[in-house]
Amino acid sequence: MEEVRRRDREGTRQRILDAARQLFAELGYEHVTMRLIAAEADANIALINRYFGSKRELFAEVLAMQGRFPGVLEGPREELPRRLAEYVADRLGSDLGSPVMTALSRSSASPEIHDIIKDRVNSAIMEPLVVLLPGEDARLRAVIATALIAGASTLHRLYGPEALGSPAREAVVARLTRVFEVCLEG
Amino acid sequence: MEEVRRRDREGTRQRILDAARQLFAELGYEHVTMRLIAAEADANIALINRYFGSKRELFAEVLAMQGRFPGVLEGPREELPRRLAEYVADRLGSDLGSPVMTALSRSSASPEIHDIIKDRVNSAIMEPLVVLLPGEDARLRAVIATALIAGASTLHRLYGPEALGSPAREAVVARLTRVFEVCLEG
DNA sequence: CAAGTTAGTAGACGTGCGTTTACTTCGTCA
DNA sequence: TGACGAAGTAAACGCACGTCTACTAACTTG
Repeated sequence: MEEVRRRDREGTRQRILDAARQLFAELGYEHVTMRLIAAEADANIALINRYFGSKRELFAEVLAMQGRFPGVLEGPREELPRRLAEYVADRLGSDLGSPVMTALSRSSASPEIHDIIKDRVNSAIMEPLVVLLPGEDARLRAVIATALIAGASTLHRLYGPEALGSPAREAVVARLTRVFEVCLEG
Repeated sequence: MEEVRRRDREGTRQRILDAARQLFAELGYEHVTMRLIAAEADANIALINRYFGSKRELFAEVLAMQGRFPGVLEGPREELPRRLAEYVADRLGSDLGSPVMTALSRSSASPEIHDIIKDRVNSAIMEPLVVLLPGEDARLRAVIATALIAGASTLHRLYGPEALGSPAREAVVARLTRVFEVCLEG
C-alpha cells in the first residue's frame, strides 16, 4: 500500500522549514545534513535547494523566522534582569535548546554562516539590549550579558538539562537575576 | 635544491603537537583538517596518526597538555573574582583565544569529542571551582561562572578582539570582577 | 660495510557531504 | 481529453575528509 503523496508546495516548504528549525536547534549547523532534514521533513532532498537555494540560505531563513527573544526584551526595564534570568534558567533546565541561543553558542563555528549569526545576534540581542541600557559602557554591559546567555547554551549542550545539579528553579532564577543586575546596571 | 630532512621523531612529534594546539585553539576541532595540521607542522600527514593514533586522540593529547587555567584558580580566595575577570578580559581583547576556552565554547559541537571536552572542563574548571566555593549551591555558582567564561569565548569568536567596543581594560576588569563576585558568593 | 630498523613519503581508499541533473507523475485548464 | 507547468523523485556529481598501505631512504648496529 503505497501512500499517494499530495502535491503541496507550501506545505512541503513548511515541513522542511520546521524540520530544519528543530534540527539546527538540536544539533547545530554543521551536524545537520541535508539528508537528515529531508528525512525529518519527509520530503525529497532536492526540494530543499529548490525552495531555499542552499543549506546556508535555509539556515538564514530559519534564523530570520525566529523573533527576538520572545517576551524577554519587552516589558518593564526594571524587571529585565529577572526576565533574562528566567529565560536562561528555563532553557538550561529544559530538554531542547532555543534556536537563538544554540545559534549563538555555535557562532563562529562555521565561517560559512559567521556573518548570518553575527547579524542575527546584533539585531535580536545586542542592539536591543544596548538601547535598553542607560549610562556609560552600554556595549560592554550588553556583551557581558550576552556572553552569559551564550555560555549557558554551551554548558547546556555539554552537561544536558542536569547541568546545574538539582537546586530549586527559584534559587537558580534568584542567583541569575542578581548576576544580570550587576551585568546591566549603569 | 631539495632540502634534506633530518630524521627526528621527537621533534616532528612536537611540531605536530604545537601546530595542532594552535590550530584547534584558532579554528576549533571541526575546521582543523589533518592536512592543515600536517602543512602547519611541515610534516607528512601519515605521521600524525602514526604518532597519535587519530585526530580525536591528538585532540585529547592537546587538551591534556594544557594545565588548568594557568594561575587563575591558584591564589588567595578573595581575589578569585578579580583573577577570573582579568583572565576573561585579556582573552576577550587578545587576538588568540585560549585553547581551554575555545574547546569549551565548542563543547558539544562534535559528539565525537564531547566526552573529552566534558572531562577536561570538569577537571580543569568545574571541580576546582566547586571546591573553592563554600556554602550551598556551589555547583550552581560554578556553572554560572563557567558559562560566563565560555560565553566570552563565543563572543570573542563572533566579534573578534573588538567585541567590547573600546573601554579601558580597567573598566572591563572592574565590571567583570563584580559580576564574578555575585556569581561566586555564598 | 652489510643488514635491519624506523622516520618519512606519496598516493590511494572508502565515506559522507552539498549540490545538481534528468526524469516521472500529478493537477489544471484550454 | 490532451498538453503543459510544476511538484516530486532517484541517482549521480565532484569534492574534502580521516585513514591506511606500500614504499623510500636515513640512521644504527653487528
